[in-house]
Amino acid sequence: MPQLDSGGGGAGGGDDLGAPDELLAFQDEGEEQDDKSRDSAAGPERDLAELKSSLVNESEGAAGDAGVPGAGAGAHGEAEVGAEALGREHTSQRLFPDKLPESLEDGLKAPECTSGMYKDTVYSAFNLLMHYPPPSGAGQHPQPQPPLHNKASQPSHGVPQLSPLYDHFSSPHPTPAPADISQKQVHRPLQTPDLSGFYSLTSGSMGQLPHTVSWPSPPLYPLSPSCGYRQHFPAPTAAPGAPYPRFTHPPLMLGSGVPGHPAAIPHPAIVPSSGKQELQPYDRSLKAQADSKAEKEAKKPTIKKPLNAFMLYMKEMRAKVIAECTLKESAAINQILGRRWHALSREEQAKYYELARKERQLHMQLYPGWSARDNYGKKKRRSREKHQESNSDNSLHYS
DNA sequence: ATACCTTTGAAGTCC
DNA sequence: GGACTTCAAAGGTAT
Repeated sequence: MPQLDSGGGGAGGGDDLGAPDELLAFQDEGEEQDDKSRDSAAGPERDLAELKSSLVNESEGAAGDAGVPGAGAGAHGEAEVGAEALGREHTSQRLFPDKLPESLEDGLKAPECTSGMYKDTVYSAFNLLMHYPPPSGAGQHPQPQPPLHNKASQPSHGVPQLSPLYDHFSSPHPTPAPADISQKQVHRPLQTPDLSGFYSLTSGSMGQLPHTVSWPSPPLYPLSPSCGYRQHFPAPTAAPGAPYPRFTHPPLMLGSGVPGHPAAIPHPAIVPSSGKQELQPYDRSLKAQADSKAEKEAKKPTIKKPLNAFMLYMKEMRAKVIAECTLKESAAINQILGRRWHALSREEQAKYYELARKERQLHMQLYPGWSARDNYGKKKRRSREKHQESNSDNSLHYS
């Protein structure tokens, strides 16, 4: 587990909210990277690499052999990794067999999508993004800190960052780094030191907070209409002088365009229930009924899952990939991002794992009763219900 | 209008 | 406990 392995302080199990698979992922990642860094790959790995390069060559051949800079078959490293994003190792998984290669070839041809792909995008982006404050009294803290902190190599440039958490990490007054990740802190204490700076969670905690960290950067969850921030946040227990007991996310409030009216901006994980308003008020009672139903639905917003590390990474890097590769199809972009994700170093991935872990913690604190089960099967259930509804409607009509 | 595609990770369900 | 399923984001595409 990347954020936990410093000093082998106990991989934390599942209680630290770290994904049990993270270690595996990093192991695989490391091997993959080793393979990339090493020229000699043995066994199936080599076969895979050959397959990859053959696919890359195939793609290049389609693009013409007129010297695609940086994408040469012999070029190891960034360009090759980028090309791997294009020539999938699994041909069966190739996306948009007709379109993707073309668009990706564009990416290959485009300098901004090759040479800049990893130098200017990923690594610099990480340098800009993540700046973990050194744990206060780092020497006293045997807590697992991700081995990602190398201030010398990752200076803070003070560049706008993409998520509140990112911003938090580079805040001039950062809250202490997670004091203890691996230790059991999952019993939702509502006051973990590392999160108190992100959100003020309870009225009681409000008074304890010295200040609320401000995030000038865009919120982690965009305030796009598609995310549905019209719903009112579940009414928290307000304390005097604490106007936003549970939701004190300055950017979100500012983003509302209604300063001082934060209640209209719920946490981004909350989206309105997807149920359409079936209000057909034929009479007052019916309308009242519908209103109460709508109110009930409004009180029961859909709380979405917290984003995992890769989702956070995708969310952050998507725009860059789009800009570099002039791609817009999310499926293709996600493929590239998946490759880039694997190309990231452990430290770089660890940053996102850490972010995701904090997101999960925050999510748990904001919605203590929430479970992924709440949304489980909703999508398919929706379609099934629709199907059944249509069927039942038909049966009703025919009965 | 909406499901699908595509990715990884987290968490759920099922056996 | 392992295998499998579902959801999270995103936006173009297909139905």
